[in-house]
Amino acid sequence: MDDLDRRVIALFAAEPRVGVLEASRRLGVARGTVQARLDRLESRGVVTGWGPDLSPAALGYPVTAFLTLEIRQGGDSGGHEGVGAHLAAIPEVLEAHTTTGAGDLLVRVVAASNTDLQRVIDAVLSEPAIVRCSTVIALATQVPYRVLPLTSATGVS
Amino acid sequence: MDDLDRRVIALFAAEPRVGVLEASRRLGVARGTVQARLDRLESRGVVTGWGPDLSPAALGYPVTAFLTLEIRQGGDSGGHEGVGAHLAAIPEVLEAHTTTGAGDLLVRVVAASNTDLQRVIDAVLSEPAIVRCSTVIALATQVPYRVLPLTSATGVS
DNA sequence: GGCACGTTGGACAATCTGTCCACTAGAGTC
DNA sequence: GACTCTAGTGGACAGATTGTCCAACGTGCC
Repeated sequence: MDDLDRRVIALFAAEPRVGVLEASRRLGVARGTVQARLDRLESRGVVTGWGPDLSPAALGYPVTAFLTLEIRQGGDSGGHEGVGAHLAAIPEVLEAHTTTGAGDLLVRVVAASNTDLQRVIDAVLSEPAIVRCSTVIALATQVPYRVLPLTSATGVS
Repeated sequence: MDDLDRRVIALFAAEPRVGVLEASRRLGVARGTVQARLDRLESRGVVTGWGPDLSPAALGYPVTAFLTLEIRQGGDSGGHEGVGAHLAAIPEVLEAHTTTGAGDLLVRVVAASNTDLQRVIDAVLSEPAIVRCSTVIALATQVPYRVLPLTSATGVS
């Protein structure tokens, strides 16, 4: 993760369409070097994919909310894993993490509207192991999701 | 957003490396059709980018936490906008949204370790308009971030 | 010195892209 | 029914890019 790696990532993040050849011209290095760097970044797991980024809003789900779930303790019926599988089966669940604090789960969901959000929450709560659920709706995005600045902050070998 | 659009997205999500020509072969349609669909999906904003997906963990930031910030009411010094700019300037802040509930802000941060997390939180709290901050650390990921299932759930014209 | 590793500059065939074209099929309108 | 529009098809073309070799050079390390 030297400076060239950072510039490679920054370039492809800014203009994903550029090919390896064009990138090598922009960066002033040989084409093979850019290819080798990309291969290494992928094999290291720094770059996990090149898939299309999809906008939930453009797909008809403009409402984002975060649910904090409380799971029944000392569960018999699966506990966290069962709940995880249940959440994964709901398309509107975009993300879910277990967190510190009373065995909780933080879940990001989207919905077509505030009304539709109720339907999504009901779907989440259909799992009996969920004891409690508190919801906050995201109103405005102050900082859109990004990782790029981290590359410049260094911190890796 | 018909079935072909869904299949195009699913294919490129599964194998970003395939070119338009190869995709047209896989999908059984003409190359021009795939190109036209992709162009339309991008112009509609459904596909927002093709950039490399970066793993914070592989970059040396394996710890993820969510901060809930409380902002001073009726602020003089900028209020939400000022805090947003402050957060955007911190590389470890990956995401920030204003939410319902007492004028709060939900912030996703990463850190090199639990110890390092303290440094990040201190950086966030250096903004005087922040009154209170509660932190939850993400322990395990039950559902990794995804949007793809939404395309099959339909809901858009 | 000898070795591994990364980079360079070059080469090659095979492939893909961008961009035209003419033609067809279906939907909506008059 | 006739007309127009949009979308898709199949084909073509030159130009650019990719994947994959190669030999050579510098740097750091044993």
